[in-house]
Amino acid sequence: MLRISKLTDYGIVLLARFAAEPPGTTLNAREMSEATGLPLPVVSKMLKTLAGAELLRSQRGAKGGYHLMRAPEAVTVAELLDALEGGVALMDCTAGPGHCEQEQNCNVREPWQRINRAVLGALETVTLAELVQPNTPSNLIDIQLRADAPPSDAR
Amino acid sequence: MLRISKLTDYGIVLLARFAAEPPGTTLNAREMSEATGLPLPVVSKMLKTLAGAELLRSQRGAKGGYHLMRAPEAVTVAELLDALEGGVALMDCTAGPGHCEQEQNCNVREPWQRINRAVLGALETVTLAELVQPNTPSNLIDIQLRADAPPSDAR
DNA sequence: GGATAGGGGACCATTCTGGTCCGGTAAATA
DNA sequence: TATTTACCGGACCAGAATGGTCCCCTATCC
Repeated sequence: MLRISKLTDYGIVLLARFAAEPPGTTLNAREMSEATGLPLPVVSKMLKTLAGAELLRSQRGAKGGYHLMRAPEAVTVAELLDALEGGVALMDCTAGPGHCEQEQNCNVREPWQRINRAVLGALETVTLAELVQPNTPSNLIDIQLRADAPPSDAR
Repeated sequence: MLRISKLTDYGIVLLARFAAEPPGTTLNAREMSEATGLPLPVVSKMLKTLAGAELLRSQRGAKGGYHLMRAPEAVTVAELLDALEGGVALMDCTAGPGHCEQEQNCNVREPWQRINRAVLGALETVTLAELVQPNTPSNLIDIQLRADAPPSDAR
């Protein structure tokens, strides 16, 4: 199905939740659980992951919680998937050399790399901030990408 | 990792193999297995799947085998993934209504649909024929897509 | 010091994935 | 018509991934 995992989905929903708050707002796991309707253990786990990925900053102890480390405008969906899914690679071989034992006699590799870059490019054009905004005209601008001008990091 | 499954990969490799032959060439499972180095049962299974998806036509009996139903230029990668993975949907909710129980109170849905369309668009710009061609200059043309001009079928 | 809240794991049930196998049927050939 | 070739349909299975829970530890606030 070419789908991202549920956990990743949850992580993004959580981040979007933070992005919808005033900058710097601190929220704890319980509040996030209530806000999203997701089970507390799951929320807790994902917040930990997001903090580990340096997308959220954690604050321990009473009155602790999490808050966004960067402005929502500065976080791309590609980064989110990178942090939550460990990179964006349609096939093993696009994840880098040595991932596929057929690397030599495969003639489909290069086009797939292009496709992968294309998809990655698409994901890099959308920011966390845009995920949060309601449907505005400015939201309907083109998502464009060029396969021959690949993004910075071809994972 | 946002990756496609190994089986899908195999399926595409097999199709690419057919596309590399003169139009109408019939090959059977054993030959495909030898050509690709994949185990015969796996090859057989995937060929069956591809035939079921109307990408290959099967011919039973002695001297039987499979051949491409359409010209490689007329088959997009999006179609391949559709046939092999049952559609391209990054998240459950992008697969259509009723797939997510949070459909109501979710504010991230619409942007995701756009992203999904963008990715789908990228996959639709590449054909099976292009997967087969070696690295030619014409192969490096832009892969462009517009999120506001979604493909025919938003799965 | 007590309460709150994150940190780091282990842990587990279920599903998915990759791969195998087998009996049945269709077609070609002799 | 008998035989051989090759697809058809589906069962089946081991192992990995996924989604989710739980627990003990440490940090911080009051």
